[in-house]
Amino acid sequence: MEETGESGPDAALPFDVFSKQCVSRGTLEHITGRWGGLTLGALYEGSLRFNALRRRVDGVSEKMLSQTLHALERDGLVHREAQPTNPPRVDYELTALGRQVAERLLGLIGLVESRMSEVLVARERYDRAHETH
Amino acid sequence: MEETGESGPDAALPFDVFSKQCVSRGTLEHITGRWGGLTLGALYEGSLRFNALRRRVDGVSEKMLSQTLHALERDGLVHREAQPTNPPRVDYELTALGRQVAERLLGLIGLVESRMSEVLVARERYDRAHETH
DNA sequence: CGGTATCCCGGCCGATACTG
DNA sequence: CAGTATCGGCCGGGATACCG
Repeated sequence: MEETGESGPDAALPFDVFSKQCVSRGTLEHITGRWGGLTLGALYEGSLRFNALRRRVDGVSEKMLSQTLHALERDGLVHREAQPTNPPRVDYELTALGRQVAERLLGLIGLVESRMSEVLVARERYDRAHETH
Repeated sequence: MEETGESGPDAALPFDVFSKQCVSRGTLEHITGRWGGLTLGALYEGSLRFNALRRRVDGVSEKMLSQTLHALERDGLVHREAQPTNPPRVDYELTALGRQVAERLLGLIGLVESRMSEVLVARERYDRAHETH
């Protein structure tokens, strides 16, 4: 996957995130945004109801969870299943595409978690090298 | 400056990003933040100088790129190589850890780009279903 | 339970100017 | 070239109240 793809100066790929006004960038930001990634990760374990999801994604407000879910549903990554019962019951689950995205995301999350000790060491080194002397 | 909170017998919480006060979350946000991901992706192709990087990551301001690079360097994902020449020359490159993170990130970016047509279709469906009628 | 509506503050981020 | 300093707008996002 080391393909550089630079086949010319004007080889502008249609969905290249690196270019400013590309649609991919918006979707990528929904996925990797503050709550998007954690929401997708939580749903990977199975479908969840609104408040269960809210409890799982620790720290998210109602507003932001709602907003995040709408964006992900609109992008076709999450499916919303509402049952017209009383009291209402709504389940959220990943679509096929959402599942694939979540897999990559969880791989990234797992990598970061497993290497946090290295990160912490790097931070100490950096801070020591940059403290006012 | 950075409180790790690792002291005390009850601070045994792992590096689980889903929990609110976890250090992993901060690093994950540096990586997946608006410019962090694109910066790591750009550097995966090879080391770049500041302004070349700025050109590659289309739309980033000097200030945000500088800030992003500092955060990534502090977390040990990017290495800054400064040569004391005149005019100055500074190269940024990924560390071993940064390279591993970037690989996962590029996998995710590639997936999103390759599936954007599906996302666009989903968006149309969603918008049609939610328009006021 | 599963949300929406509203208010409002902090800080993200862009623009500009300046430095070595 | 490679940044830092400063200002200011705007909007992300938390708190609260309310609705079906």
